[in-house]
Amino acid sequence: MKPLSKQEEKSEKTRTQTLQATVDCFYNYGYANTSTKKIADRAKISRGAMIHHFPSKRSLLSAVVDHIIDTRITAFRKDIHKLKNADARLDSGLDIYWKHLHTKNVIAYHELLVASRTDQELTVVMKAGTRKFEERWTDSIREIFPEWTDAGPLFDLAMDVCQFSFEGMALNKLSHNAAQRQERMVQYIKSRVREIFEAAATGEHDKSVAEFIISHNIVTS
Amino acid sequence: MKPLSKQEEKSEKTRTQTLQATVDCFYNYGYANTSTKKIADRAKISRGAMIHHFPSKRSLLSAVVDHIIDTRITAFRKDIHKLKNADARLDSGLDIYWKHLHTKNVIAYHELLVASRTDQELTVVMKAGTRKFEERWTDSIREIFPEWTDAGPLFDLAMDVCQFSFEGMALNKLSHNAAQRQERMVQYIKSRVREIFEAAATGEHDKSVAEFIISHNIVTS
DNA sequence: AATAACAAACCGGACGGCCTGCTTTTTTAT
DNA sequence: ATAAAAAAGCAGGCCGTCCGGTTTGTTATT
Repeated sequence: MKPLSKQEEKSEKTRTQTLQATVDCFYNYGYANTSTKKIADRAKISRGAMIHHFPSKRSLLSAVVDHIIDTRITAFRKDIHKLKNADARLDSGLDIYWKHLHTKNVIAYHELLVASRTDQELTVVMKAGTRKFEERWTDSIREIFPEWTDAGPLFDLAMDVCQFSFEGMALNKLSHNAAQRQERMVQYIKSRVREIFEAAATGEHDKSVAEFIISHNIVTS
Repeated sequence: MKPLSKQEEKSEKTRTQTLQATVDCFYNYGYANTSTKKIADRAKISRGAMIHHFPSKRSLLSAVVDHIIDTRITAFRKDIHKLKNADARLDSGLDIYWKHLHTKNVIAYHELLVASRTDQELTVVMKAGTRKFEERWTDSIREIFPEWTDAGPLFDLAMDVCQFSFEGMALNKLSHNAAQRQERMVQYIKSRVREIFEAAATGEHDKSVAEFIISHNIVTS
């Protein structure tokens, strides 16, 4: 498919080295403490070589966002595809997602996400990248859980429940070490997601999500 | 109580100005793009004055963490105390919490939290501050919802559910604009929290949280 | 007079961008 | 087929800017 020339081979290698070194730096030093020199040192290339491939820091950032998105979705797909037709797919799937939130890649992505809040150009790149990731992410999930394909808006709700909760938990781990509470929360989320899909399976997806929520309400006052 | 001398008055003013300017800078420029010069400019003081009060950047950061924690808890208490004996306290309380997550203060706090991941000294300061905040935060909530005082571990679970979900949502807003999905999620969380406290009220708090979760499970396979 | 509050010049170092020159590979002309 | 030319890949120094910190000097309060 690809008869790479010597030049292209070399070029591709340094490029990948640089991108991976950038991810490593974000993970190890954080966004604020990552300089182009540190990246070049870690990639074991000269700054000249780096500038040759990425003329500005901006262009490197854009490229690294794409790189992270790609490797993230690849890693997730790889892990989740093991679950095809497996028992307890839902619990295992949520465990996998939770585990992925602690990888270098996702943490580097998080650093970029926070930095993008006050960086217009980066915002654009991150939004596009995130959209791309989520599309492929939900596609992967639908592959493994074909029975959810027609869950309609309840599918979105279930995705939101696990995504928001887990990401919030990951964030809180930075200032908190309450392992048993986290474990309990994971169990709780698993139950809730199961509940939602159970409702969808029994035909409640014909109702709107709002009706689903209300129908599960217990009015207190 | 305080017969402040002119010196002390002036000193206190510059100090507060500096801290507020720091929060503003974190909010407007982000942690990575905030320098001591920018802070001094925004506070409309000289760098010399700033150094007089905060000899190093570290000491300023420590002070600003305390400042943020204090103003955050004060603002939250003020808002939530309006709910005393009010109708729909739970829904309103969650709305208030959600709203607070979008204030300057909390966003600046978030910038510091992320920065602290790769900064040992800052980690120490942030962990201490967070512990302090959460203690006072839960105290406030128990004041407004005295009936939850004996909810035991279910109280913790309810706190985690709303905290993690909302913070995860706030994080995702950086790369996403799905207003209706967020709104739906807020409704969903309100229902779940209500459900948990309802369970606690009917005596289920005698069971362990694990049992509560399982008892609400719908086994699918 | 002593001290607190403040102002500003200054310093070494790190940053990102730019430029020059060298080596290797690929293309072009003959 | 081969030599010349072009281009790609790369190394490293230079420069202006900004950073955080130090020092020295001035004003206001006690």
